[in-house]
Amino acid sequence: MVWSFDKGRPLTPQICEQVCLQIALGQLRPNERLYSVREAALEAGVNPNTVQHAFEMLEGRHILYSVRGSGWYVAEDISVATDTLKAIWKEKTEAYFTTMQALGMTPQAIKDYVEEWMI
Amino acid sequence: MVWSFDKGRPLTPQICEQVCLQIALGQLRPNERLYSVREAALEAGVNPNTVQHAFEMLEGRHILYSVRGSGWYVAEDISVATDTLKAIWKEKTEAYFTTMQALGMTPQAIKDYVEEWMI
DNA sequence: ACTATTGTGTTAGTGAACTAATACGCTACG
DNA sequence: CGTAGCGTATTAGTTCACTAACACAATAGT
Repeated sequence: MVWSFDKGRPLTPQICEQVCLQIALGQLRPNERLYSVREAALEAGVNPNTVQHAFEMLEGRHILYSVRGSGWYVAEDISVATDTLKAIWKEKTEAYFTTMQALGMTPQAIKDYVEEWMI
Repeated sequence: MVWSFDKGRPLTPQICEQVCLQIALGQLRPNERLYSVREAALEAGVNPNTVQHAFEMLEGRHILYSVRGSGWYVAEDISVATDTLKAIWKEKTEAYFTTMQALGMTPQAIKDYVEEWMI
């Protein structure tokens, strides 16, 4: 698994997001074993505790489950992961609109701005 | 001046953004005096030191200037403020696209998503 | 059975952002 | 001149997110 982080944003939610994405893309299948906390931490260049926290969060949402002494696994029902991903899309877009409106743009102006957007 | 803050984001840049916006909107005019650090802090429900830091940042970008014992004033040339505001728009939009792409969306998919956006 | 690897829990430490309280010196104004 | 209000500086304390380093228990593979 390839990790890439947006420096300056908390790592834990980013790990959650990327795991959800991998599941939604079908690159992690139901009941498939993930890398261990230590492996994933090494691979992502992050502290094991941070990975642990992220996985525990995903466990709370029934997206992953853990087996003591064995590892972490993708849940049987992956629809939760895809729903979560969509919810994050919505959340990010809401936040974007809120921010841009606080910066003096109307919703229509934001849409026009995005429409003409090129990186 | 009315303050509104996005809880969970650092206050200092938010103060800078809102001052820039007020200047760009013409609600703060060149060489006009702002509220004092203490007044603004009280009004915004924020620590005076935070306001001080924000104003010093804006001073560094030649958007405000201070007169010891008197107060803070809007710079003569307000084009810096409007340019800064536009740069912030760009920055926020870049960050939005980066985040959404990290969440599995293509640029075109993002545009479509925004186009259909309703709160 | 032994051992390596796993999840799990605890404690401590770091840096950033902000809060809090206080003090100093300058300026404006009656 | 005196004083209130201003910018400015300093020091200390808090919270959050993350890092670091362990220790312990359960499992898997040989």
